[in-house]
Amino acid sequence: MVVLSPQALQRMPYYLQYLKSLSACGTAVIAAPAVAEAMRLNEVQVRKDFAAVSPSKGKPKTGFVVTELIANMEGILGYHNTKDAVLVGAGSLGKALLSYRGFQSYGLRILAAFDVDERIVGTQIENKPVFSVNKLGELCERLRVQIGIIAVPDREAQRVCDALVQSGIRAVWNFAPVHLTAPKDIFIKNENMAASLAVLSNYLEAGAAGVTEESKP
Amino acid sequence: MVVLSPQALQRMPYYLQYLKSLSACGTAVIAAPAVAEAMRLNEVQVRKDFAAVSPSKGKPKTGFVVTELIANMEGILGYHNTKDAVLVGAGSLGKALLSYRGFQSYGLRILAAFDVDERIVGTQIENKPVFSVNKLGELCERLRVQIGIIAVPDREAQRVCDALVQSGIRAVWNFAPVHLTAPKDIFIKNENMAASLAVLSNYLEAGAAGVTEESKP
DNA sequence: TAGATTGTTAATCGATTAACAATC
DNA sequence: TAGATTGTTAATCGATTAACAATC
Repeated sequence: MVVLSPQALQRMPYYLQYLKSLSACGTAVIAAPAVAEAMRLNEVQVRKDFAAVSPSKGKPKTGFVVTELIANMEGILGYHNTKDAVLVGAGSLGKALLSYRGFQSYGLRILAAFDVDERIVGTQIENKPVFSVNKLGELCERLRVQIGIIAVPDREAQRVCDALVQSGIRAVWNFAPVHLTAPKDIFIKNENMAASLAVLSNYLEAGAAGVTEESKP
Repeated sequence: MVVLSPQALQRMPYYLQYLKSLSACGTAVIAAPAVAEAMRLNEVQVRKDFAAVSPSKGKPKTGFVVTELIANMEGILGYHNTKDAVLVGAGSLGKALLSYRGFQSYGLRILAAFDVDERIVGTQIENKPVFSVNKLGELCERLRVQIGIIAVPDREAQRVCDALVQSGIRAVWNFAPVHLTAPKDIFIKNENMAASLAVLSNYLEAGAAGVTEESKP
């Protein structure tokens, strides 16, 4: 069992999806090269990733036990023990996140939302209560919430982050396209749709402008 | 003007956010080291990123013109000319994406959604029509849509991807945690919340288990 | 001019990929 | 045994960071 790089960690959900589909088809054992082939990844990379999550080693000539791989990966990703989170900012994006049901299978449960808008404070979105941001600290501390999700406008993001840190949160999932400053022991994961779109748009732009390797002077 | 690495491209929205806030405060010129300091990035990295997007060079001792930087970055990211997209899968996640208003400022417009569920086909979500997936090809070809957003369950993702490719789409934004196979000239950008959560969860799990640098044997 | 900041070339770092001996 | 697959050590690759001369 080795420490996994962030890149390796982010490959885990893809492996999981594929391994589960294999398992559903009744495949009990799988070799790394077969997975690499199917997922179009490098063979050595898959081997290393599998080795990194497997306390019991793979068997030469046969491979890895699918159910063990799944269990090990889910364990590392913490899918088994549910982690509570609060969401700050119940606007367009916040609502979207509240209404997304997929999170629960990843072990994430959003307990409540917080907002400044008096018109929605006191209401429910997808059965999740919306509280005033004033209540943020109290609730987080009382329920020992570990994860804070930031879905507020850019300019509020840092302030909300500070409040979350103050409330004892240990990790922040930040959907605002803003760099956040926080103490070193607070883990910040930026989720930036704009950044993703940037790569995508750039590809289309470059293509449209005819910028290719050949067209360079 | 240099080719930007994907990493550099993904930093652009963060720069943009910061530069716009500067511009709003009336700052006309800014030096790379100052930006690096504020955003906690490496000074050289900022300098290189700025140089890469600036046809006119920065001036030693003063820096870069803020408005030019903004315009150049927005140009590279294609924020100025709106790109049309279709969304396939109007379930929990799909609805969330349809209702997110932030996309338009990034030059992305979702024209319509497609789904197999007869109960929602013909309805509207956030003023966007929901069509039957059978109509996918026709509409994409007619309107020359370039971007397809996949928000269907895992097992449907590849089939939908194939249909999109067939319909002349050039880039796919894939929200299913599945590896997609497509021709080389089709650009695929995976957006995986599970992958992001993986990094976040792993941090919390590791912390909970007391796995630190010090606790290693 | 003096000094801060730029652009660029070289060094470092981490992740990916290749090579190969060990193993079932 | 023969051969496929594993685990591991070495080479490659790309991005980040450091060093430094050029410039306003």
